[in-house]
Amino acid sequence: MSNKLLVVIGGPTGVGKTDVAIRVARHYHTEIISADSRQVYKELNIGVGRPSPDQLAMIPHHMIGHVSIFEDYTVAEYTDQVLSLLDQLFLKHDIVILTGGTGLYIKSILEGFDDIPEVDQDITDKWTSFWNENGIEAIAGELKKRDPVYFEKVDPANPRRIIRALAVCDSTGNPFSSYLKGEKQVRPFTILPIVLELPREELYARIDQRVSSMITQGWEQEARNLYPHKHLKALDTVGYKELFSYLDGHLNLEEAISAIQQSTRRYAKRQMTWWRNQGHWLSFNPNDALSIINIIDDYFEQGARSKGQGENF
RNA sequence: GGUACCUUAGCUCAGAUGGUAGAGCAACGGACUGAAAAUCCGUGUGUCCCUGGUUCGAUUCCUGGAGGUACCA
Repeated sequence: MSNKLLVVIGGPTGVGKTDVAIRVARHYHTEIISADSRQVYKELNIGVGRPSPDQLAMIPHHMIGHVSIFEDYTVAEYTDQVLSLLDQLFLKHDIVILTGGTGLYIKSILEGFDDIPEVDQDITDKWTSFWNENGIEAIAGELKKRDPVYFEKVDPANPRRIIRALAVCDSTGNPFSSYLKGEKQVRPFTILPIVLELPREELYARIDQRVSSMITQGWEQEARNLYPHKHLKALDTVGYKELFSYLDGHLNLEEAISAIQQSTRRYAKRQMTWWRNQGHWLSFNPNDALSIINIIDDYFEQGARSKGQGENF
């Protein structure tokens, strides 16, 4: 029986996850794992809201800047890396913090995904070109032939989903749907899922302010350095896209900043939609880190004995 | 000051020779099992500037205001 606890701190961009995570981590002398699909890249810094050097020096952080934008990084790799990292960290700590805004990455740690064989990039590329040349109906038609079950479920207008399914079908010879068992993995630790929330108006004001301050910190220069690689998947990212458009001369700086603020607000809205429909997450105001600490203390004082491993709050 | 044109959704605008109105963007809601800061789907939110008049009925036509734009002084 394990009483190890993974405290997950999620929430939309700009809500204040970093500060709360650090506050909690300091209190328990533990470490932080980032769950952010863009902070993983070493070339991305200001625009992805990476914690400051001071913050990184204060608390050990993981899964930040450990891959390059020139590699293709996937949620599968992330999951494997974090799960083995957790094994290590739980040898030293009773509590570890996972924080970030990428819902899919967090879900992969909490529940896992079905085991699907790896697909060669060439096969994905092949179907991507097929889509570019023949359109969405053509790939949807192919999917209907190869995997009618998944075809019924999938959004018929979403090329990303369809291409992935086709690539798996093609690569394995089996329908994509045959791999989708939907079984949740049981983890050898307890999970405390927390989502930070703010009134929308307040969150949006913070986002606008944060974008301006990123510009002040030199984000434009960072984007300039990355500009030659603007077609990489990792740079298909809120903010960088708008700055590239500015560097292309399609926008002036002021317009680019407004566009970034708008895209960031929309991104935050998608994140809020995601969390709203996850269920069972405890909601806190980011100014209320103390209440989070109280809940964790309660867990260690009395909850641990009454909860089995893998159970959630 | 004069003349012409304009005023309709948060913004830019369309429209009905009179039956209370619709596009794009924004906004809002949602989906999503290896690109998830990606990708995709859905929803019109309205004193049609104000005021009288004509009319069964006015956002539409007419009077008079107000505001805006352009040109002339």
